[in-house]
Parts: sequence; C-alpha cells; structure tokens
Amino acid sequence: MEVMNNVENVKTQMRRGVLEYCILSILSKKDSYASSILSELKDARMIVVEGTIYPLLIRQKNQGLLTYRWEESPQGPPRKYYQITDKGRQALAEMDSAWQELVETIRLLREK
Amino acid sequence: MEVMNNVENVKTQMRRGVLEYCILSILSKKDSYASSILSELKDARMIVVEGTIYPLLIRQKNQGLLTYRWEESPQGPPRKYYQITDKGRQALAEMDSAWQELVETIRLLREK
DNA sequence: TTTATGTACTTTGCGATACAAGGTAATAAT
DNA sequence: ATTATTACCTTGTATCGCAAAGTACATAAA
Repeated sequence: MEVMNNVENVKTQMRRGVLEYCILSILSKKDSYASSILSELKDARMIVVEGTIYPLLIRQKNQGLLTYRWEESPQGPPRKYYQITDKGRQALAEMDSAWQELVETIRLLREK
Repeated sequence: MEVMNNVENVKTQMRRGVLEYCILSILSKKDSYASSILSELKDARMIVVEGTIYPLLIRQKNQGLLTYRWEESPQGPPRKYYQITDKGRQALAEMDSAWQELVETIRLLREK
C-alpha cells in the first residue's frame, strides 16, 4: 500500500466512472476498433490501457450495446470493428443525463 | 450477473470516482461525522451507504487527509468528528483541477 | 426492570473491474 | 529467418462499493 499517490488514485477512479460513457460516445460517431479507440482516448488525455479496454468492449457487446465485424487491415492483422446498436445509443443518452446530473451535483457541493 | 441494469452500474461508477472528492469538500466547510455526511450526500442525490463511507473515512484519515476527535452527542452514542488537514485541503485543490479537467475532456468528446 | 427505538460506528464477504504483465498472431521490412 | 509493427486476448492482483450483520450507547415505553 501507499504505492500510489492519493490524488492519482482519485483521478484514476474519476476516469473509471466515465470510461464506458466515453467509448459509447466515440462509437456513436463512427465504427472503430480497440487500438484506434485507445489512441483517441489517449489524445483526449483519458489514460487507459489495453487490459482495460478489451474486456470492456466485450462486456458492452455482451450487453447488446455494441456489435462487431472483422475487417482486413491495410497492414497488419485484421481489425475487430465495433458498431454501436440502438440499445447502445439509448444507453448513451441515459449516460448523458447521468453525467450532467453528476456535474451539477458537484457544482452545487463545491460552491456553497 | 445481469442483476444490475447497465446504466445504474455506470451511474454507480461515476459516483465512485468522485466520492472522496465530495467528502473532502463537505469537510472543508465544517467538521462533521459519518452519519451526518451520509445525510448530506443523500440530500445532494449522491447515493452512498454506511459500508462505503466508514472505510473511506478511515482510508482518508490513514492518508493524513483527515483527523478525528470523539464528541458527546446530545442524544445517542458519541460521534467521531472528522476534520480536514492541510494535506487534505491540498488534495482537495488537486481534485478540483482533476475534476475540471475531466469535465472539459468529456465536453470535448461529446460535442464534436 | 425489561424491551424497543433511534443513533452511530464497525466489520465481513462478495462481485466488479482497472491495471500490469505476458501471450498469440498476422503482415511487412530487413 | 529475424525483427518490427499492429492488433487482439488473458491471467493474476489489488482496490473498492455495497449488502448484510454486528456492536454499543441513550432514551422512551411497557
């Protein structure tokens, strides 16, 4: 214990809470595959690693929020392209509400 | 499995990420004890339960973010009043930044 | 006095999940 | 053949929220 700095830990947990939300958001714009989603999240400073994202995509697929298809890659092994489903879009809409509610809650807690 | 609805699960995880932040925020305004903090969070629609908050307060105390003292209650058993430390206030400031950064990240991810 | 009620703190067991680390496999370049 | 790159997957570990049950104190009711 005490290996991880507390604030880093809290940051990790904050990210954790919105990871599924972010992935659905990315896939709502265009189909994509794990490595690409990973890069996009890294660019947005949402630090995630492979061991996190692969199981997460599989879970979301199992929940019916996503489907996938294999596609040849211009170079390298084939890619597993994920596509958001109607159920996924519905879930995304609910997450939008949940997120906004949380942001508002924190705003109130922090200001007064 | 499949006991919990997915969106509920995501809400839970979103809350999880900010719980420590909320508690430090509440204690930054005035000293308080677990049951009272619990009510305050419930009023703010941050659903938390005893089994979550007690260990969390103990963890924060062990990290030096809080101290505590016992105080008699007007009625009922004595209360364990927690007080935020300088280190706690510093952590809170860092969490403010982390939170705002996250809010901005999500805003960008969701809009474009 | 005994019992019930309300308040408050604590602990145990379980399930979920992020991460580190390592593994598998396909393609292209050397 | 070997190496590098890209891509996907799995295992072990630690953390942590929650449900549930337990302990303890004070006061009110039976």
